[in-house]
Parts: sequence; C-alpha cells; structure tokens
Amino acid sequence: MAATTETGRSACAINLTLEVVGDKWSLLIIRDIIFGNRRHYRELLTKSDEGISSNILADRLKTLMEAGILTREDDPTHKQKGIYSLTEQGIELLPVLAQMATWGVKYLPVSEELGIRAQLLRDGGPKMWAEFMDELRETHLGIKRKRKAGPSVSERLRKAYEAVVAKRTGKRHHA
Amino acid sequence: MAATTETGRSACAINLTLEVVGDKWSLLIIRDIIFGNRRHYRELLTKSDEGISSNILADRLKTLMEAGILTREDDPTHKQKGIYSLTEQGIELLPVLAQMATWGVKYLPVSEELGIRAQLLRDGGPKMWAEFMDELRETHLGIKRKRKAGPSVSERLRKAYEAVVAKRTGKRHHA
DNA sequence: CATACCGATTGCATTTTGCAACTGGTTGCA
DNA sequence: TGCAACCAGTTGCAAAATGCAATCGGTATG
Repeated sequence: MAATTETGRSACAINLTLEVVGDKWSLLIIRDIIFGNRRHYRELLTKSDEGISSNILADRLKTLMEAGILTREDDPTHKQKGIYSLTEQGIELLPVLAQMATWGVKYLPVSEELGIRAQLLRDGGPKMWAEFMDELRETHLGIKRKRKAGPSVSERLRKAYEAVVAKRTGKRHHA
Repeated sequence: MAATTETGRSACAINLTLEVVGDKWSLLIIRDIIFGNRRHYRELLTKSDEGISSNILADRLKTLMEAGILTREDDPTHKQKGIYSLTEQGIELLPVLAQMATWGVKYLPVSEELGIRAQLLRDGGPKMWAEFMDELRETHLGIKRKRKAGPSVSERLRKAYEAVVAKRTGKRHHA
C-alpha cells in the first residue's frame, strides 16, 4: 500500500499530523504557549507543571520551527533571550487541543482547577475557539483584530481558573 | 506546581489525554478501527499503510483496553480470533481525529486519495461527526440508531475514496 | 566584580521502539 | 488423517528516543 514518507508511513492526514505533533511533548509546549502565554525558553522550561528536560525542550522547539508551527526572534530587551511565536499553522492547532481537552475532562481524572478551562472551551464551542484564535493572531502575528465587547477569551479563561483556585483555598481555610 | 499523576506530570486535561493516546501508534490504531473497520489483530497488523510491528500492536491494544477505549471479545466463528470493539469513550475520540485530519490536510502533503475523506469530514462538521458516531455505536456497541435517509457516513467516505482512486487510475490509463 | 539568570549543550543511564524469528494452537482442504 | 495456511500473539536483540544532572559561554544586575 501507499507508503510515501521518509518514515515509511502513509500520506494520510492523520498520520502526517501525528508525525509532526504525535509525541508526548510537542502539544504540551504548544498548550503552554497558547494557554499560559509562555514565550521564552526559560518560561517553557520552568513555568509548567510537567517538568520537561532542557535538551528535549530545545529539540522540540527546533522541530516545531522546522515544521512551520513556531518562529523565533530575538528579544530586544535581552540579547540572549528569544521570543517564540506561533505561526498561523500553529494557531490552528487550537481546535485539536480543544477537542483533546473536551475528551480528557470527560473521561480522565482532571483536577477541578485545571479542568475549568477545558469545560469553558468545550461549552464555548468553535465560535469561542475562533475568537481565541483571533486573539492569538494579534499577540503572535501582530494582526489587529476587531475589538469585541467585554473581556477576551484568554481573560475569561484566566479569571475562571483563578476563581476555582480562590474557592478551593477558601474552603481549605474554613475546613 | 500540581504534579499528581504517576508519571510526575499534571492533572491537566490535555496532558492526561496525551498520556493515554499521545504516542505514534494509538490514534493510528483507532483510526484504522473507525475508518477502516478493522476489528481483528491480523487486520490491524497487515491491512494498514503504516506497518506497525506485531509486538507494538499487541502492547497498544492492551494499553487501550486498560484505558477503557477498546474491548475484546472472542470471535464465535474462530476459536483464536478476537474482535476488538470501541467503547463509547473510544468512539468519542472521533472529533479529535477529525480535527487532526482537518489540520493535516491543510498544512501537510496529504495524498489526494487519502485526503478526500479528511475534507469530507471537515466539510460535514460536527453534525456529520455525530452521525458517524451513531453509526459506530451501532456496529461496536449494538445500539440501534434511527435510520437516516440516504447512504451512511461510512459509505459516503468509502465511495468518495473509491471515486478518487478510479479517477486517478483512469487518468493514468489515458496519460 | 560577584551573583543570578539566559538559552542551550554534553555525557550517560534508562526506556521505548523496531525488526525478525518463532510459538502453540486452529482451520480448511485433500 | 495429514498438511499447509492462518491465528494471536511472544521472544531476543539492536537501535533510537527519552530523562537526568552537570556544565558552558555569554548577559544583565547589584
């Protein structure tokens, strides 16, 4: 059967996608960039719950750049820092992450504070994803978007997360 | 930060999902079951474009069963054969695959014959996915569904694929 | 001018993957 | 009855990916 790629696997859309982002770390890095607004190597390395190794992170950032999902430019405020940005191609991975989050929060033991964003994103549906993607286009690609009334999606996600954390902390204080 | 699972990683929905299906093979196996209607070990091993090793396949099938995504029962027609079925949890991975296929067909060099299904699924949207999932519930879980007018989603996908293959073969004959 | 921070890189141990041969059993057919 | 083809895996081993800790040369900060 049709095996065409260098890995000897097929030119199927799902397979090719998995060859790019189908490892344990790539989508987690993209998640941290999208939802955690991590833009620097050091932020991705330390400000995450997952504990990726520095060599793996360096390797994945390189791979994701070669795949056209990320770009890197120098940070004008610091000669050593680089700023990683999503490309349009990278931004459009959001629906994949959203579907994974929806599935995970339904079937796996997701914590309450980390699950709230997944639920919000699920309930918001493709319309909310599109709005969020427009916000990402603004911050990562510099493409101005039409101002919407009310708080942005990223603000709403952050607020919801903080509300759950506050609630739990409060509970714990009273218990 | 909150690292709770046995792997030392977080209880985030996306991370937990990736810990279950975030390897190179699991989602390909599920793809073959969903879109290729593969139900036996030997079918999954040989009737795929990817060339998975028998030990890896055995290991992943075990893992996916432990994760509650697949079940296995004896085939009454053959004492050695087992029939693998999707659970509801497995069926609900379809939207994840559909989003991956949509992304892949947009950004990666997907072949025409393998891309046609991805495009159909993208254009059909969540409504078509829901219909397909109902068909899967019937074949895998034995849950009767309301008959729809016209051909099923799986038939439509198969027909579209065959049409492209026929067209290409025809072209080649004339070229 | 010392200390902390910056993006990585290196060496090495462990784990996962891939390949090919093989096992014990079943089925279909002559 | 016997034999070839098929069945779902298993085994041993080599190769590749991953994970960990220490380190590197350079930069900002007090």
